[in-house]
Amino acid sequence: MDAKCPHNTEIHCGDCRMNSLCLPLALQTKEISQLDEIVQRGRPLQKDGHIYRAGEDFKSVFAVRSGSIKSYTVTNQGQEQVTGFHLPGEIFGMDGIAHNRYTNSALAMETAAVCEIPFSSLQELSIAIPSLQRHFFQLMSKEITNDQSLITLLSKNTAEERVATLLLSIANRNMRRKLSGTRFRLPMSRADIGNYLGLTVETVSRVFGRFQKQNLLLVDKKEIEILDFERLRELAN
Amino acid sequence: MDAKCPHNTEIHCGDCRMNSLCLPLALQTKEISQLDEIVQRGRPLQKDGHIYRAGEDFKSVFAVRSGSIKSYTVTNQGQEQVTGFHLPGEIFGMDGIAHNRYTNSALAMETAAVCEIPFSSLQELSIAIPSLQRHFFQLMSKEITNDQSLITLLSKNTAEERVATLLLSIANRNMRRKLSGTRFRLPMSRADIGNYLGLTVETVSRVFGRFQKQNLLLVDKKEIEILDFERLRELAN
DNA sequence: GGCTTCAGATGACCTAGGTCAATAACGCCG
DNA sequence: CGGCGTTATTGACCTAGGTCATCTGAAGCC
Repeated sequence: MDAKCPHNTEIHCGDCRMNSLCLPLALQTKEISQLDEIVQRGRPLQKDGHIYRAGEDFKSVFAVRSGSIKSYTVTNQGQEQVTGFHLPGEIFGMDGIAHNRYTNSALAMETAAVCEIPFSSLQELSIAIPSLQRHFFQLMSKEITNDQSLITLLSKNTAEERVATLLLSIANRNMRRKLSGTRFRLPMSRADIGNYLGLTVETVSRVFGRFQKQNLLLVDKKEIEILDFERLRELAN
Repeated sequence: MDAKCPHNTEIHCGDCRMNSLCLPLALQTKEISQLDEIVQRGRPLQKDGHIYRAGEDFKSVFAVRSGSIKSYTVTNQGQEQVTGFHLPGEIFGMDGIAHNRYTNSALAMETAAVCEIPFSSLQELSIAIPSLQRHFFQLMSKEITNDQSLITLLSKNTAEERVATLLLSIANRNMRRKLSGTRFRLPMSRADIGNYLGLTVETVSRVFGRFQKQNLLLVDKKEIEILDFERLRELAN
């Protein structure tokens, strides 16, 4: 298999293009290979393939290597609530630690590959490598602050502000991965966007329409081009 | 000072009425006293006294010993967003770990006392006491799942469902502390409730009114008596 | 290549909850 | 004890976004 192939399951952490995102910066070669030993490189996932389901025993956290993942819960009335979108280099599954059971389900929104990090091994290794412990505390804390920004977004912002904020978030995360921040393909459906942002599909669609009419965006189905970053940023605030 | 006084700052972790809530269950006497050494018992706080403000350097997480605390952020438009209410035995401040800077501010909603736990000492001690590391990972994960339930509440539920859910949450947390789950005093204002739940004061007030008319609750300003737990639970779902 | 399905867009209408304004009921302080 | 600022309640009205229904087009798939 070509080592450059994004779904390649043979790459080790030391060589992974994503390691600057998911690993602590200050790891030594020896420590990286210790981590590498516990990481299980999973087979590629097909679109809509589940990584885990809510209620299953918690065993591992996961890092996205390629593709994109969505986390969601199901309310006791049976409605789906999307709780996060995970792009390459990002970690997910940390909700399961609290009760030794995943509270979210996670599935691939497109062909994807993830690295599985067994949590018990991670805990042990964190004791040997303090900077790894620190890093993991920070990752979880980031998840908390992200969730809290979403809370604020849902409770204070209009439909337009919510959509603008999501677009900018994806643009920024693409830029962190050295991809274009202005032209990209949304991995998720309008329904997922609406669900995540507490809006209906129709509203999301109308907002995209309005943004396009105002020459903020160029929208072609999932293909997005941001034409006026500055004004979008103002709108998102 | 009387050792039973709830604002007493002399009590050690081993004797604290709250320790079953904020400490891991399986600590040995020696380990508890190690933890006790790093915990700083702060002086009582007055109503509206700040523990920290958003933007300050992160140094410690905190446990509520008595009274009640609210966490909030301020949006770049200057509006306040309440992100959490913290009752005795609960830990807060973990949002600061991500960027070494608090993203929330925290203040006392009434006279209160908190224990300060310097995070660097906690990290060191977590390496010596693995069950403490584990416990802290679980606390942070709980914060994540709590925030995600709030996200779901905000994005899927009506005003009545939101208020019912908050009342039940407070009732449950009071019961965990061996207090009445049916009769209690809300520590926060209507404005704080509305802010937290993404509603206006007026709506909160109207919902309380309706609940009272339906004989679900008895409301006297901040004093609440839950008359029909079952129906409230159905409403909250 | 025609048939079906499903994602997305758009229009007409409706409603939950926001806004604004008035009033009541507190603490709280001198 | 009386005056005043703050918090809560209630009513009348309005609007952002939800609901429902229709339409379009792209993507499978025999």
